[in-house]
Amino acid sequence: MIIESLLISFGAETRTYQTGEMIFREEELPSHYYQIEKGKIKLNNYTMDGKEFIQNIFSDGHSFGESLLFVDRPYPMNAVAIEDSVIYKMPKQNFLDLIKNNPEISLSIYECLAERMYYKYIMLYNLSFQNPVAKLKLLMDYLKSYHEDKTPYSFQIPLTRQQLASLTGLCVETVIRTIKQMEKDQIVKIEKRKIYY
DNA sequence: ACATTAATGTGCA
DNA sequence: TGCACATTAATGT
Repeated sequence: MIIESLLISFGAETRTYQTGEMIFREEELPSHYYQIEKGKIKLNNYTMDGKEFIQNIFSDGHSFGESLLFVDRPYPMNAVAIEDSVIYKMPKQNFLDLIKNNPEISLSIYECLAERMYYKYIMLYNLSFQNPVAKLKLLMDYLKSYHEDKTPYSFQIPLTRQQLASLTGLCVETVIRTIKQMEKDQIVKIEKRKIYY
């Protein structure tokens, strides 16, 4: 979200992470601003019985965990690379200086945070009440909202069924069965195991 | 090409 | 649902 040259002039450095590598973990104190140059990361938690819950998944150009830089609290989740990724890392203080001196950047951070909250509101409501079809549909609607082409089946869901399950709190089998049902109902199309919506 | 692992599918309690 | 197990795709050697 912040342009590269600005990041660098404010002391950001790039670092590569391999698939599966942790960028930060629960309980740690936030010390940096992170922005993805290339790759994909997820924010997750594990329930006491070991089940994963994915808060969100981010890819190229997105920042993550920046809201925690404004509060003096430890991270409530882990950040894990799910692809080999290159990530800009800028010390917290530099980040704060940067937004203090740049109203433009500051505004874009607000927008970004607002966007995240929007997603959270939708998902929270969604997760607590809806049936599996509604949950998956809402999640896919959200994902597709970033896709220019709005025609049916034009958007390939960039997530595995496993990940869909972890994002919605459903179990994999349910996701698999539900997606199949949705295909019958013409809501999605499946080709070579890929989901088109 | 073959072995291994992750992801997907299916049947059944 | 959740578990066990079959099938298929992806990845490593």
